[in-house]
Amino acid sequence: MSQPNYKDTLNLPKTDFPMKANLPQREPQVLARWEQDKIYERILAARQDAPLFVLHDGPPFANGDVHIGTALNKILKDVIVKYKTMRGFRVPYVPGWDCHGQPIEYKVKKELEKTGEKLSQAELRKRCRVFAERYIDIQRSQFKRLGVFGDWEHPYLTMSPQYEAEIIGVLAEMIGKGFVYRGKKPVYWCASCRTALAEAEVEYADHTSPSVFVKFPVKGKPNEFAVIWTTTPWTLPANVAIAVKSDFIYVRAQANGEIWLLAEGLVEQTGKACSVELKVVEKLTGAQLEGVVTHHPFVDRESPIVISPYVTLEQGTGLVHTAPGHGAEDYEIGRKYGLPTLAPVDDHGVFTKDAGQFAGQFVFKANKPIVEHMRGIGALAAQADVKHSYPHCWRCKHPIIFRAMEQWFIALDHQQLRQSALDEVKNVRWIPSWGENRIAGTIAQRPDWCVSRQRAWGVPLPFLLCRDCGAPLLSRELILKFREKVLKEGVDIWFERGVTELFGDVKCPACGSANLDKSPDIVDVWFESGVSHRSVLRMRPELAYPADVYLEGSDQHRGWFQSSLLTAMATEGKAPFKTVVTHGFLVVHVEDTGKKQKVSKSAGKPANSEDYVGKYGADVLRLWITSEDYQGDIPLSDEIFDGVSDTYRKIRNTFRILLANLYDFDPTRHAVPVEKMAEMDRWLLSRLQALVAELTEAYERFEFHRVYHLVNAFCAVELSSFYVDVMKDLLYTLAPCSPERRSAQTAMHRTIGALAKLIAPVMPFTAEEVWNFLPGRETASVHLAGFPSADAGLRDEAMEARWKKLLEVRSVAAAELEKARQSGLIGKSLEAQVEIVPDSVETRKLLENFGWFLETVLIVSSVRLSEPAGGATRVKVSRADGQKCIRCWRWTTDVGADAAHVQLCARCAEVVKGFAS
RNA sequence: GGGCGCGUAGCUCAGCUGGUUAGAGCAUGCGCUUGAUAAGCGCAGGGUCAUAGGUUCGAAUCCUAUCGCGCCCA
Repeated sequence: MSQPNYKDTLNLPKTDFPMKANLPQREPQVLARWEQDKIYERILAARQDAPLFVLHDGPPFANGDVHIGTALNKILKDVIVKYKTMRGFRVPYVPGWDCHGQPIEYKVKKELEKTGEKLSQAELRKRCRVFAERYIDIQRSQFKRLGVFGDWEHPYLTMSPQYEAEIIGVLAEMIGKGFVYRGKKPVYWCASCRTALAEAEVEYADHTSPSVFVKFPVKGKPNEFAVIWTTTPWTLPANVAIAVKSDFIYVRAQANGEIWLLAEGLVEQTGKACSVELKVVEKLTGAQLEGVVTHHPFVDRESPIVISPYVTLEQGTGLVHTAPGHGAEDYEIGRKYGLPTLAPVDDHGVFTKDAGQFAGQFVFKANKPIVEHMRGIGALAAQADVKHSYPHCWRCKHPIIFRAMEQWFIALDHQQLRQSALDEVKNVRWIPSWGENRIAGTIAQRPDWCVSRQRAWGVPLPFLLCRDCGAPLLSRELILKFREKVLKEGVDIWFERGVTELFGDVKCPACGSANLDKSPDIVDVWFESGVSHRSVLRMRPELAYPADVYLEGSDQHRGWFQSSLLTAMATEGKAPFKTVVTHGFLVVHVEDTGKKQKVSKSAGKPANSEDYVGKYGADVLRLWITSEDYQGDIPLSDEIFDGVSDTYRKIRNTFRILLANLYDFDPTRHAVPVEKMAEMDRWLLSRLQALVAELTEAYERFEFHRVYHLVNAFCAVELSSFYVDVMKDLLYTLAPCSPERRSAQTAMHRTIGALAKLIAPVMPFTAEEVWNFLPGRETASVHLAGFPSADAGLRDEAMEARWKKLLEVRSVAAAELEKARQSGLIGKSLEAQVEIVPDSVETRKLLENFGWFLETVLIVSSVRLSEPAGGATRVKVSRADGQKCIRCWRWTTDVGADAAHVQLCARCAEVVKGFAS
């Protein structure tokens, strides 16, 4: 008689759900199906009458591949969108792109550099548009690859006519309300290219400049001089003040019969430079100098001493020549003290008539005559040449100048705009909470908003300027008329058509002249993206104002959050967002130092999302993002990614074993009602409810890293190492239809079904994959399903407490079994029998109630319960009695009781007989 | 330099309003298993809670300073 193959009578797990995820290959297939099924549209259609939840997308810049940091932002948004959707909201997600702006213009110009092409502004703009379009396509596919759901075919673009029209509309409204005014502010200017330069277009290189020490006579103190130092003598005609730092120590020093004013720490240096012996006669603080008035050495003008935080003691005299028309810091100080912003220099870098005797000279050439003039009148204390790092034009390589130009501003304190924004900040929910403090601080301190830029790629400020008298024509009505045209034809018409064509017959309101020019400036891109609440929230019928959530990096407290809030307060009188969530920035670990460094500084590290998607898959990338507390710095390293991959595998395998045990389970036919379920199965469902409740709270609070840890812990602890490990014996060896097995399957089925939904916002691909293997799934896609809600009826905390106690005993047993294993007494725990000496009669009673299940839970062959013997609960391990059943591997004394199956225990013999019949 | 944050085991995170020997998962080491097997299970080691002061009977938890890192501004 041949040996019966008892293994065939076991219900071993069976599934096609692969252990190896192979996400980089598998995910695109899932994606293709979503696309084919129009999953996003179906989700929204199913929620047609549901309450609306709006997460408004802050537009990334369309000028490169999707950076890992951009992916982080998009994924966090998508987690929220998916979660809220599953919670029953209608959550349209309209992605957007920032299309205008200097970085694109810069890259396009760089390309033109190579080909040597010369383009008109209109042609350049077309190139920029093509460039932006190209990257929108690239980024769109990269975002989709991350599993982000949204209306990808109808994104909002800041360069679309509809969007551009609203930029102009908001501008018109703000002009109508009197927020816009004209003023002067310095910009980088290349006199040879005759163009303003952006920060990125400035290159620093060595340059030789005259270094001069200049004496400013102190008013009312004959023979006393404030001594300043500068390397740009040509800016002296625009000098209006001398800056000191309030807490520095300054001195009055004897110098060849004169009294010089300078910083104590620079006395020696200055004395040497000017070849004079300086003898300190008095010390005083910078604060004490404030208000001292000097006289300009060669212009009939006063130059008061003012306080500036920007003064340093690195070079010079500690008294800083201040010309608000020729320096950013100087400008700030000038504003604070109400000083005039002078810049008597024209587009060619030539002094205008306002520069008096130096008019007509090119500024760099004028250095010499200015110095000589000062020497002649005795104002020069010293002169030398210095070689130093100086800004140059990126294109023509000539040294550039800083020059104040007419700019357009939004008045922050007009109609209490600043104050109303500050008040409104309090009505917004900031996550993390310190965001409120931060944005309030920046709003309170910021200067008026300069909204004009001297660039090509953007939306024009549709203002007209009188060629004859210089007056601006700022008309809300005219601009609104222009807006209508833009809506139909796009904003390029501004550059392609003449004034009359655009506005008809218009005249200068000041002098009546008909010679009007279009303003050459474009609007700040922050203004563009800042009005998305109008162009997108207000204009898109599927959205609403205000949005429920804005979510961006914490740098946007000064950027988009603020530009959005300010424009909204000016036009709507209400914040465009109810909640603002911010995340920190990526940092990488530097191996040798163990320190952290921002990603952009880490040469060589992959920084595009594609690099990670290709290597790990989108779900691992998403899981990684979820694992981090994004409120602070977000660390990134191979070690971290490998760790997250391990966690992913652990979770995936847990899902797999659950699915594998459901291969013969049909919930409609086999599900066991809760009241008939075994206690361990009810325990699992009870724990599951706790998990659901905790996860719901974590999602609601946007604390996704808790989701990660909770799910991970549930899979590793509750499921893998306890529930599944314990239940394997019953699942595999009992009859397929036994009530115990069906009960366990019911619990596992519910659990895996819930888990797929619970992790769907985080791991949309894997959740969908699991869903496809789930018997009796209620929807075609997991993303069409509802988020589980904790069922209080399934929660039994008293029972959980009993099981907690049991688990404590189990861990004592595990330690003892380990000792037995180490000593060679047993191998697997089924080779052991165990005696439990409880710590109390209560414990004994509690354990006793578990009955035969005790040995199953401990995964041993038998358990004997003794009476308490004092002290903590102890467990004694010995070799199991009886014989090993070759089918279930338990050691029992009834092996062979059934003559037909001499190698089986009684329980298995019974099961096997059932198969035969 | 200024404003706003962050700093707990190798890694990612818990640790509530200050109160017994600071926890979890992962990783590591040592075993077991071979009926989740490029899997699963057990046990063990590992932290002067960035540093230094202070408040308190008592501090990872409150205060101050310093250092390191990030964002914004300059």
